[in-house]
Amino acid sequence: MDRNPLNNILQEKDEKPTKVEGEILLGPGIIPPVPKNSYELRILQSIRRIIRAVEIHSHKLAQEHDITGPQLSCLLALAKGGPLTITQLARMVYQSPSTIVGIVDRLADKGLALRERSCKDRRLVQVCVTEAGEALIAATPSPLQETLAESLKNLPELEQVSITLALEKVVDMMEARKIEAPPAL
Amino acid sequence: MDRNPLNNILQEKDEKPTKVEGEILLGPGIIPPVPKNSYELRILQSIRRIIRAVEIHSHKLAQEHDITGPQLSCLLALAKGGPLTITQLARMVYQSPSTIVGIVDRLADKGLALRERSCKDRRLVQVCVTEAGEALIAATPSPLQETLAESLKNLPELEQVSITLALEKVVDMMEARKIEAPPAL
DNA sequence: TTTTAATCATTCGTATTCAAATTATTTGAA
DNA sequence: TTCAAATAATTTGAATACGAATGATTAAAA
Repeated sequence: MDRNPLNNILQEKDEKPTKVEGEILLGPGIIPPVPKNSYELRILQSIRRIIRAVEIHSHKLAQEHDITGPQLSCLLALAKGGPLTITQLARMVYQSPSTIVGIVDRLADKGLALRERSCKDRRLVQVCVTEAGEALIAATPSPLQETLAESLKNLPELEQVSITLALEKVVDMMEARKIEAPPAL
Repeated sequence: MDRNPLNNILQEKDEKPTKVEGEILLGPGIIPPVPKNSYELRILQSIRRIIRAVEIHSHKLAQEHDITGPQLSCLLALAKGGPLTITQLARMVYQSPSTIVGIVDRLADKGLALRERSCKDRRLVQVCVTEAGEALIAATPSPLQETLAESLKNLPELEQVSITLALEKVVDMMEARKIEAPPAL
């Protein structure tokens, strides 16, 4: 009804009117009450749907290429950044070291990566890609959905910039430290 | 000292120059010499960081309020949408039914939700919130980071709109149907 | 030198998440 | 009516993901 004219900024042809403010089509006959003035909820829902899309794509990768999204991301980081320690790799792909241990385990099991204790500092473990790993990289699509990659390329650059900056703005806001919230003295 | 795990990621600039792999480790506000189509990479990274932020927030919720993000999302959907079946709930929160089963299990274990077999159709399970569940909702913050919610409110509406639409555009592109995939007739 | 602190990888426990297979129930067609 | 197909919830199995705790190793302080 009272459509915000701003909604037309980025929208091209929308065949299904599912993005009208105040109602979001969730499934057959399910229309949750969404406060009109709240972009918060729409953003939260979009984030959830993005996460789900990433996970589904990872499962598909696993079926078709015998490697999951996180494993592929790590492999690519290793291929690009040379041998890396567990902690370095964790920072590269924005995950915790304890997560990386499991991923490197599976990568090593498949012969795609290699663990090596550092001689200089025996606490460190250097991980690198094997030839089989390089081969797999060459034969496997990006960890990003192809549909997204392609759709993105077909957008005018102005819109690519807009999306990129918007996402990075969200990241900034989410990662912003809360300096206050002092534990009650 | 500093207990925020995200800080480990953010403050790694002064450790060392992180030689070759400078492209991947973008700090906030740092715009690298941009190669041809690097929007893709930046978007992928932003998505990964958003996912991580959501998960870290969920763990924090678990520690402070004895409920995780997904559990809270389901509880809110139930409180808002009345009794729901597993499948309906799954659609509301954009997750698969098999995931919801586990979440409802834990919600029921804690006495926050209630399962009930439908009389009309005994395949269906109606899930609803208990009084304890309502009480917890009243005492618990949003599943969305407060930092994001607050930062968002302080942005000019034009930018809120821009972010909302950009995210929904990404969702559209990621969920875009593969038109083919003809089910063999 | 000896002790203490810091760092690194790892293990542990819990939760989430998906697809695929399974079970119970309902619906539709022969 | 009977049986096959469809639908709903669940179970299963594998992978991810986090923080906290552990053990090994190095660095710093005493």
